[in-house]
Amino acid sequence: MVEKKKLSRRKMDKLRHRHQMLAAALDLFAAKGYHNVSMHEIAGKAEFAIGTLYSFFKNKEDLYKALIVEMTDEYHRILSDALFKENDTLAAIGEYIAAKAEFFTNSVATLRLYFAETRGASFNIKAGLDQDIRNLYDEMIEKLASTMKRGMDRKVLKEGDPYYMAVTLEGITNAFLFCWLEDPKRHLYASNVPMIKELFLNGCLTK
Amino acid sequence: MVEKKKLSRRKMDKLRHRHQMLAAALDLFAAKGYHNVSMHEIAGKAEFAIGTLYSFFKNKEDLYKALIVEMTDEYHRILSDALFKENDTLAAIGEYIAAKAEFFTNSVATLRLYFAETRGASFNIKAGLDQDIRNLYDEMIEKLASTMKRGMDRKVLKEGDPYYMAVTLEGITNAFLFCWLEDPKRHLYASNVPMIKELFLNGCLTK
Amino acid sequence: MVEKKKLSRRKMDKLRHRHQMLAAALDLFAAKGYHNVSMHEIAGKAEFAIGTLYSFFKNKEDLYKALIVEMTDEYHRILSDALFKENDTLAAIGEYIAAKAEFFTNSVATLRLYFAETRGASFNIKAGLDQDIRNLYDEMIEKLASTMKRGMDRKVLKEGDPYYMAVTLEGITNAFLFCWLEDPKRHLYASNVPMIKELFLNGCLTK
Amino acid sequence: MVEKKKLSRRKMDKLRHRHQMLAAALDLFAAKGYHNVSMHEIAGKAEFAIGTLYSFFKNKEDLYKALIVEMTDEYHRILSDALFKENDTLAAIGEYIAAKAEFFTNSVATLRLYFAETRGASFNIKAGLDQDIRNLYDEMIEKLASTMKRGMDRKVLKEGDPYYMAVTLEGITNAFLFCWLEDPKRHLYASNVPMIKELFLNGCLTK
DNA sequence: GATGAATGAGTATTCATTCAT
DNA sequence: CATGAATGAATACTCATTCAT
Repeated sequence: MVEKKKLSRRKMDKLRHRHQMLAAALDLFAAKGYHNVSMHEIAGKAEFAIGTLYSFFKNKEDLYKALIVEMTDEYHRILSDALFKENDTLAAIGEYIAAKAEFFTNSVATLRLYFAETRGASFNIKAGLDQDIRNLYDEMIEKLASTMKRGMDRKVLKEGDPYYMAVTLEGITNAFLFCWLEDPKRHLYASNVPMIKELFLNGCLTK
Repeated sequence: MVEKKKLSRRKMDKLRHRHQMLAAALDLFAAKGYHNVSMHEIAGKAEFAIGTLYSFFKNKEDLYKALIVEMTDEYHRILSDALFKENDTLAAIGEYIAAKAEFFTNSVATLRLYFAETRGASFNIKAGLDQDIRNLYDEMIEKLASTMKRGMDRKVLKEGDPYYMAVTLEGITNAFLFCWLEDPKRHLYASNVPMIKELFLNGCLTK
Repeated sequence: MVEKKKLSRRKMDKLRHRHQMLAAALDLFAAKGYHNVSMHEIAGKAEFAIGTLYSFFKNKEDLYKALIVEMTDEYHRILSDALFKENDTLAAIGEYIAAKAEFFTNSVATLRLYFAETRGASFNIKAGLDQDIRNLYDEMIEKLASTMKRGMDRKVLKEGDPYYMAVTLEGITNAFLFCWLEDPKRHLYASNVPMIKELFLNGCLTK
Repeated sequence: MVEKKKLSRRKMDKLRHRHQMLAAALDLFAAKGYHNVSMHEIAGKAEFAIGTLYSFFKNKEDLYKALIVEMTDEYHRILSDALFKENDTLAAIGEYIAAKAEFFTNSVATLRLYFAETRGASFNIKAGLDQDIRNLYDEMIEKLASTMKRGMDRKVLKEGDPYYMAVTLEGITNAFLFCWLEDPKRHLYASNVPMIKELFLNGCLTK
């Protein structure tokens, strides 16, 4: 029993330390960009020696990848949940917009990295992850597209290419997130969700 | 006369050389990212000595800034022209969408840099340009917003915040450009312009 | 009694563990060289924790020294035995050649280290051992030289400097060992012992 | 003409600088061993900045290889010349012994590296050169062996395996070089050449 | 006594920038 | 005025060693 407790404490410690390092890295990468952050800086901010950092991540790229993957995984989990919480198509779309906004408003840093990796051309990693991330991103779009398809089948949404409808929603939400990122005071999040939904569903034309 | 001709020839040469250097830099930056391109590489690709490169641009950042500024200037000139070519609001919006697409389809490299600088969090330049570019970007949005405002005044567009309407159009067009950038064969540009216009104006709801 | 048994078992264990560590170190050092082997690697191969390794040897150099010293001690014991087993000079020389060959053919790894330390300029240890090893090596040469001297006194060997005669025998045997080390299949050991003896004693000239 | 001169001066400078760097590296590697010498140290001793060193050699291994290859090439050229200067077999052998001794007595450092690379197990380079050097070494032995063969055909040397005869000569000369390396005062070079020749040709037995 | 997480000095290497020719 | 050799600060990464549990 004592043995087990001891072991589990060590493992807990390791996990906690890993989180501290990833948190420090997230802040720094988001603030200054991959290439303007040194491993020493990350170690310093996390209050560990450089060697300790390297005992957790085999190199800088590996650390960055871990960060992106964990972030992306959680992000997609949350969006999927939002999308499938409601059976009603319009409600699902509303949940999606709200969940996306909420996820990022909790962490500006995460949003910066998300944009850097998915919208801006990312040159931070040699190979592999880049494609992985893009694939995950595309999967998300496909899920969204299938929601759109369902809406069409139910005659709630206009006929058309569900993929491009999903792309459109992505584009609008990203644009608003970007506004908020640039000037959080001016562009309040709460009031925008209904507006985004309205713009996406009804467009700008007078009826 | 001879003197003058000589001088003007020299100036022409310098200008041409400058363009060659910027072109080399554009290709490399777009392909590999600011931090993964060395000044030697740019000089090599442009077929000049490193010292010559430095006689044109005082440092790497300066070269990058020149590239971005020239690109952005032309981009905004073209978009403004498109926006004010037609008095009719809906026609103007169509022109805008088409001009934006055309500008970038001529140069994937330019599009990559545009995304890197405006959408992805750019960490390529220490300070200054970043804000300059954002300001220019915002000016563009304001121009677009004023077109939207005109549309509202003419009862062509629904009442609402013209700024966010502009943001919405930006978001949708960027999303489609991004699709094309990722997979140019799948997402053809020509057929998408009307679809974008339709999605922006009428939304996705069945009437 | 129980107490004593326990203690002696513990001591036996420690000794066994020490041997396991030294064996792992020998293999690795011989295969990759002192500087290309890490303490973690040795600990891993010996299946001990790094701290345990350090409880047996105070540092890397110390471990290496222990290895070399134990190897050298046994080597010299065996060669001395061979040299003094036979009273007859020529027989003694034959025994020496055979013993040297046999000692190393049992362990290629040992031979690699032997060469690294005695023939190649060794840069593995800061100071101290280097000289110790050289002294031991010289002692061995002196023993061999005294055998040569006895041979001269008995008019079996040609007059000359017995030291250089010993050096000559060392050189020839090492050269053949080296051949074998490089290409064990081509250069068989058993058949070479008489040849070495003949070359050393009679030279290459026709009579 | 002026143009040409200028250019050639630059090239001369580069060549001279390269030699200075290699000379510094030779001294340091010979004194302390590959792994105990840092690139900064070499650059410092050669009185260049670290970057300059790297503009001449793409990495540490490359610098080391250049050193070894140039040394080995010259060494083998000199030995080949010595071997084929005289038609008479015994004279050729004498020349060989003398040339080998002379080559190294000019540069203790070179001898240290030669031993480190050819006799001691070298672990300084990952792959490739190692085998190259061994092949060159073997070529040399084969040349020596063919001289031995000629001696046998002319009934000057005893019948036997010419390869092993060459190996024997190598062994003896190396052993004496090693003595000299260890204690240059005690083991004078000039007086040893005839002794080596005598020991190799006639052996140690009384007639 | 064994363990392995943590440490941090040390090292190879890159690349923006300068300046003598 | 173009050239490219030289510079050296900066940075990713390793590994011998320690010590709390």
